[in-house]
Amino acid sequence: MLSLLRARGGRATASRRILLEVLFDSHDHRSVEELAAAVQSRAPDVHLSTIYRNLEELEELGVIAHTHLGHGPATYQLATSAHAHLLCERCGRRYEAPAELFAGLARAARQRYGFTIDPRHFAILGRCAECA
Amino acid sequence: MLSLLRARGGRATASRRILLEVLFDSHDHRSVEELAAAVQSRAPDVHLSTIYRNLEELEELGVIAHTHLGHGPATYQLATSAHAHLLCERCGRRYEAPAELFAGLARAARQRYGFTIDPRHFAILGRCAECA
DNA sequence: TCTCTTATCGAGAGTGAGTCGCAATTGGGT
DNA sequence: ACCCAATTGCGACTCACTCTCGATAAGAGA
Repeated sequence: MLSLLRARGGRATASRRILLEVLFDSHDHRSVEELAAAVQSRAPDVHLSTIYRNLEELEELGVIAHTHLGHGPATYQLATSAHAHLLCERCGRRYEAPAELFAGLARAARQRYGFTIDPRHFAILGRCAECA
Repeated sequence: MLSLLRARGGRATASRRILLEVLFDSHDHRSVEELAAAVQSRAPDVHLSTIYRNLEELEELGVIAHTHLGHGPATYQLATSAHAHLLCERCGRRYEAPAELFAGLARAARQRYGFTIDPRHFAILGRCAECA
């Protein structure tokens, strides 16, 4: 993965290695603030703006992806573990929604508008059973 | 609608009347910036923070609703004309999606998680035919 | 290993979209 | 007309980024 970076003229710097390691260790989404804390516990001088830039770079590379869960800040994860979400707008409860839930919508959107949905980028808001 | 406000202990102030008139005149979503410009063309002293507070108040009343179209700022419209959107994340093209497109997802989410979706609050991102 | 080009970095200022605290104003029930 | 809580204007503030800039350091080539 680091050589993928190099192949594009990029460089495998310490802050990128650590960021990638942190992302591999996180088996859930992490906000930038959380990622920064984890990276900085190992290399205190890594600046927040570097984390943002590296996340952007790695995302362009297709290695990671970000998701918006409601109104909060973006969350990042490995591209391989990206998935859709249902998020309760009252209590914040979150469900990970498998792609097949969106099969009907995906088909209808394609037929009617030629539109290909990516349900993983923004969560679907609504109410959970308790809050409904 | 103003008496609905009063019934709740609220007041029908000039800025609220004008804001509502602007919203009734807009037959599309409007960003806060646009709404502010329209309101201020009629009453220049209305402050942005007042617009924000009034939008919040009217939304609590159920009269208006806001929607997030991708990464941009929120957009507001009358609650009666709220609907779901498909938004191309490359070119920004927007489709208004009728509720029946979401019927399958709504049913599946309810059955599997007891979750009631509100597909109008956040747009569904993806790629339009041209950008796919 | 040394050099050199330039990608990347840390630091800090800047931006967009709201949100908050406060004193002055005003709607509207009485 | 009176009164007082709701509302307003204003500015300061927060949050989540984003940009600029001079310094640093990867890593390709010698």
